[in-house]
Amino acid sequence: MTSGTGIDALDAKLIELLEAEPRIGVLECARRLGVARGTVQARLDKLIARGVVRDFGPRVDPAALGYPVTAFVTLELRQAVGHQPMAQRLARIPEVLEAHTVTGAGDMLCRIVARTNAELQDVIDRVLASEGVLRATTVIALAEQIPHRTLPLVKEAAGLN
Amino acid sequence: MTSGTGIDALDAKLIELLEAEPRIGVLECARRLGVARGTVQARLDKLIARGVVRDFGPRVDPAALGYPVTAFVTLELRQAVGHQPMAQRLARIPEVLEAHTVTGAGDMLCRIVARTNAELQDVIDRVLASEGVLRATTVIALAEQIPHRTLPLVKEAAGLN
DNA sequence: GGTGAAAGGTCATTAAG
DNA sequence: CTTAATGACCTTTCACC
Repeated sequence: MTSGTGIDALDAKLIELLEAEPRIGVLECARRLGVARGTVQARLDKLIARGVVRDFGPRVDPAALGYPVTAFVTLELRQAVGHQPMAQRLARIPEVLEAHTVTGAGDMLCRIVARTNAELQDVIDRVLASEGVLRATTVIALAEQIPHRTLPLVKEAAGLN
Repeated sequence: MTSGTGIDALDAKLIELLEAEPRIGVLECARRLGVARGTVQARLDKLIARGVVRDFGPRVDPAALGYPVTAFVTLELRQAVGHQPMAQRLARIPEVLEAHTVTGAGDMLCRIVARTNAELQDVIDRVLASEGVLRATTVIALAEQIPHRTLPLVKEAAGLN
């Protein structure tokens, strides 16, 4: 039985299956997992309801879109400026894919992409032009050693390791 | 139509539609976009073939899984140790969701999650135990100001801005 | 479990670059 | 001439009741 927040092995295997072959339907999942289709449907509904599975939206690859340069930019902000308004300004820049407030010397960490290194400079300039940005420290991602993944974590959470 | 590598407005609108409502099918997309079903199917196939759309896998939320703590850890490595073997060791730690080799003082930047701050320390200790890690600098993400997104970039690439 | 409705494929025709 | 879009038809498969 699944406690309030945990997931069990079946949930994990279901997610793993959907991760490997997203196009298959509920019925096919049921067949491969050896359980009734109703069970799969109920599990999926619960996973979605609990927010474990956000959605099944298309995962876009920025590199294939023509933006092969990825950088992580740490921003130092003027104390007076709030994080929320800053985030709103950053949100207007399409190349900013992600932004977090963080501990440490910097105040915000952003993931930024660009078509070329030259354009990366241009994007950073746009960020710096934002009210309240004191300083930006940039590191460029040379290679993606581990692409974004959650499957091992799912298995861990289900106690499968 | 635009050149070989670009995407056009219809592609962008298709991605936007699927992003907003991932559960609708090809036929429904065709209806809403006012084009034939075959067109939508052809566009989608091409987007997938070109790698712009990776897949439609389930997006798992680590926080809902019980891992609400996110951290970005910069690793300094011994020069002798290669990045590839290092990545393989990191890949064995489920809490490491992502890893990039980067420019700058650090050598690798990892995204790590944990159940609690205390467990984060534990995960970092596991990373540090890896052969070749000299030093780890950690910043904890306090809030996700801009959740991972690609839609604005898609529109930009299609020339819709 | 049964049924209505999609997905996915192929085709000929038409339009546009 | 090449590439793309369209609407039609078909079969298999799934989602929902």
